[in-house]
Amino acid sequence: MPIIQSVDRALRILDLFDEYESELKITDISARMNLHKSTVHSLLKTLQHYNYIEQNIENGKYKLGMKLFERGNFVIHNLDIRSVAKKHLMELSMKTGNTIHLVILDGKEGVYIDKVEGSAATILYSRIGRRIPVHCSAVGKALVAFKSQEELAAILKDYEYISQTPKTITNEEDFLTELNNVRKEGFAVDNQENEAGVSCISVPIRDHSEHVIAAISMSQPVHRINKKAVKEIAEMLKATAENISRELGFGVKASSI
Amino acid sequence: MPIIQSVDRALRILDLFDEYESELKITDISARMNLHKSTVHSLLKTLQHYNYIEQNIENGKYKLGMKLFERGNFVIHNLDIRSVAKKHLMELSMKTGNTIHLVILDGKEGVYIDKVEGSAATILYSRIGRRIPVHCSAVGKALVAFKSQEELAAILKDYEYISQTPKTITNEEDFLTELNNVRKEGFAVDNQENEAGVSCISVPIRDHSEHVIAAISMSQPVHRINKKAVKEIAEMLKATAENISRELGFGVKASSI
DNA sequence: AACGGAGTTTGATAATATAAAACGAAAAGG
DNA sequence: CCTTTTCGTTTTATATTATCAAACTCCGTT
Repeated sequence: MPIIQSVDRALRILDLFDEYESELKITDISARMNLHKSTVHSLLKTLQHYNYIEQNIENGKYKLGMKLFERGNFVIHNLDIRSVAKKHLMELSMKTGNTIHLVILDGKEGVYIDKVEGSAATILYSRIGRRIPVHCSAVGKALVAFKSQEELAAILKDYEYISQTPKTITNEEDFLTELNNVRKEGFAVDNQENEAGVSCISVPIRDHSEHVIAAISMSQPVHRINKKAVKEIAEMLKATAENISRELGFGVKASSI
Repeated sequence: MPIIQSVDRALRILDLFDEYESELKITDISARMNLHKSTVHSLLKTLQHYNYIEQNIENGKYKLGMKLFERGNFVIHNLDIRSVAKKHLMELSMKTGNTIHLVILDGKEGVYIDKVEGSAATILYSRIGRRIPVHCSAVGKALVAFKSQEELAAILKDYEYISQTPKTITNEEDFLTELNNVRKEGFAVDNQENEAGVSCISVPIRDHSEHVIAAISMSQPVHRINKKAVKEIAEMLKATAENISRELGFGVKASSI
């Protein structure tokens, strides 16, 4: 049995704070743990030494310390989207035979940070590192649609709606209407707005802060697309995005209260 | 000496992950800790049992676990606004002689959760627990102005712009324009829109997630208010709000990287 | 096939975590 | 106002258990 008792006990003590009260007396802890208060005292002092525990100087009670918050931020910070997303994207690509892209927003453009090639031959030219405007791509729309008014305003200030195909959206009013629709539907579509003959569907990925931090997309030759297909693809993308988001901390809440 | 060695060692191991690499091999850890790898193994397994550590199944390396993030959220969640804000509000009240309010958003209304009476007699009726509409109060405007489009839309859906005074804003268009102005200026004003003869200035408080979670306000009889006074009050409120926000974790980042 | 490097398991012994009792201080209660 | 209880802390002895070393397994490499 490789479990070390004193460490185990220390960690169980930390658990107590969100199972019961956020501030606990030594006496309560020792009762709950079936340990002598002197033992609990030593454990608490050790935890306190590393700021996992703080003592309320007014009433002597103990509570969880700020170190946990710092450490928690560190964990989240080091969860990188690309490696977390990889296996999910591969799964989706295997299932559908299509190429899946992973894109983040950098300034006013999307940047492809990963792609998983499907078995079906793709007509789409894509390359990791390639940049793509937000106004004429599904991923771009998905990336900006859920921004706050302030952030969106900053992105659209002096934005140049360069026309890529006859279908490209070329003014702010139409683009804002389009983004409204993305918010309503939960997914974005590019209907030959970037490349003639290619349609693309994208959904956002969110992290622990609930902000959209990336988008995934699936591209199709336009002749293979119809209303039903769009809906199906969007659902699959949503499911995949949800799994990735969850693994990135989306929806993870404090364990109680 | 109340420090328990094995717990101390376990916690020092956790520290290693943000001092060096975010993924470490047992061998590296044992070298860094001057402990046998079998000892480290036991410690890691104990930490892993509580999800403080996760093992990368691909390469056997260990990294910090999600429990730290959950626990960190819990810590932040339990930092309650009211007690953190108290001393700052008292300071500001002492300095200005005015009554300061602390308000949070609950559904479509603000709720007064604390007030600090100033020495100057207040004409304003207020009470902790009292609710106030968002469309006719400075605090209400400050609370909703920085919401995302989605959240704001949810609040304003079927919103009733009940008129409290002749100056009350009574339609969505004007209210949205007003919120734009709040975002631009960084503070909100209520110019006799809720109570005749009373003007109120408010600024938002943000927490670690950078979301607005509360607002503080100062009320004045309208005859004591002019452009210069508004600016001065807004600056003082902003400074106070900034201090409270910081203490609530706003701007606190992961301990390294 | 043998080697080196990884993580894991086992078992003996020496280190140390635990509990009991005593202490001091503060709150509760008559 | 003094007593009593209740709290956190300190001390010390003994028995638990954390530690180390060695052996083991499972890779990938030579």
